[in-house]
Amino acid sequence: MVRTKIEIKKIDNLTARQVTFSKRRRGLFKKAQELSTLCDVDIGLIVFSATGKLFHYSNSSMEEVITRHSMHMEKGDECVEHQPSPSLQRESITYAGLAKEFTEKSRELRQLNGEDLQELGMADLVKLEKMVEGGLSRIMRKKGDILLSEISALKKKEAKLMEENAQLKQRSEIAVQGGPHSSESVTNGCCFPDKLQDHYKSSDTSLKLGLPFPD
Amino acid sequence: MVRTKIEIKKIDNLTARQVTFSKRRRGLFKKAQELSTLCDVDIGLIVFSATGKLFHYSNSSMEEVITRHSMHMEKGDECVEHQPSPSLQRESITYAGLAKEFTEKSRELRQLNGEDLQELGMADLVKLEKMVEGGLSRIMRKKGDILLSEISALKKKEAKLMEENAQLKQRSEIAVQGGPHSSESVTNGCCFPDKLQDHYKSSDTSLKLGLPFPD
DNA sequence: ATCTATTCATAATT
DNA sequence: TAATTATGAATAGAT
Repeated sequence: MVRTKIEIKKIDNLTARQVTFSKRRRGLFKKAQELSTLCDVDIGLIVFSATGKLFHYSNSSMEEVITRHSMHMEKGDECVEHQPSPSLQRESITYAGLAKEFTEKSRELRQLNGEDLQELGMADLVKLEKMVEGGLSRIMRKKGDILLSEISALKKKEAKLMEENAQLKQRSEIAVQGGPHSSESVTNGCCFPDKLQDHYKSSDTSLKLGLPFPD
Repeated sequence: MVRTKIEIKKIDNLTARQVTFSKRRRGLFKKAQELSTLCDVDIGLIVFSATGKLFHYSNSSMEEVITRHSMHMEKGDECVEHQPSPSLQRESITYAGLAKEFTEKSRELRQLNGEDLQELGMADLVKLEKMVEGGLSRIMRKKGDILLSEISALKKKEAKLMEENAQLKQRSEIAVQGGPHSSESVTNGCCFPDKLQDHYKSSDTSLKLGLPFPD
């Protein structure tokens, strides 16, 4: 036994190297998993053994992590913890310039509609894609809100009409029963002109939903 | 002091979490670096802090590691140390086939979600774009259809009520006329206010639907 | 793979 | 953020 401190350099003995790889690899993945859990951060860890075997870990989606990484790289952000490259020991900026990029992407979206994708990079295309989804979602939600308020209005109206209906019914009964001396009479028919109904009918057409993307 | 064993779950306290993140992150990167040196293997480690800050390490080229990883993924290679998704047993050829399918399906899903677009050509991206748009449109349309049918039902109900209302009103008038004098005077006024009409008029505007791409 | 002795990492505290 | 230190965890070397 007698564990000794080892020097951090390539282990010469193949077997010893493989054993150490196996042991330390497990430790590394465990640590990665613990970090992602404890601190609620996204981690992507990729390891290729000397024999080309792939080991990887990601608490979320490896693709997502890689995409985010690519985005940061394209932005020209400086990064930290990049030991092999000596000069990159600074902090990367956060998503501070998000609004700016967002505006920029609007332009790219127009390009997309104008079938002008050729000049865009992959990261830009990914972001563009998200924008489209987000935009459509917002439209969908907005439409839903509008229709729901319309429904709400119609329901209120319905309740009102039912109430009036009930009143009229009651009055009618009184009029019939009370006969002669009934001092009340129903209010003409000033309301409910055909116009109103017509309007209703026609309003239907306005419900046609503009679909963003026809089949 | 008295260091205690900690449970591996998200640290509630923000400050403590940040401190732990800082410490463990350093430890993780150190371990990664040691492993790559000791065992002469390629490692790519990407960490995004909760604030979106990027930390990464690669003994060689991160791009190369990512590319190799993507290649493995595309080949449908079995992977190990992939804790978040149920790990696929590399021993089983049957499982390998299933893994390939599973990987392919996952990739498809990710692509529909706008992720993992790195390997796609322009034509593929356009196709994908149309697919995503089409999917969202269909969802939107379905929602719209449901809401429209609800509106339609409400309108029918309303028309019915109005008709009934009108009939009642007529009957009431007949009853009044038919009975011994006592004509108008009429309290009324209560119902069918202009409000209703106003509402209808305004309701039209609420039906304006959002366009797919806002200005 | 399993077992210790030992080094190493790090939680709590300043 | 940076030290300190007591303790838990990882692991080198041996079996």
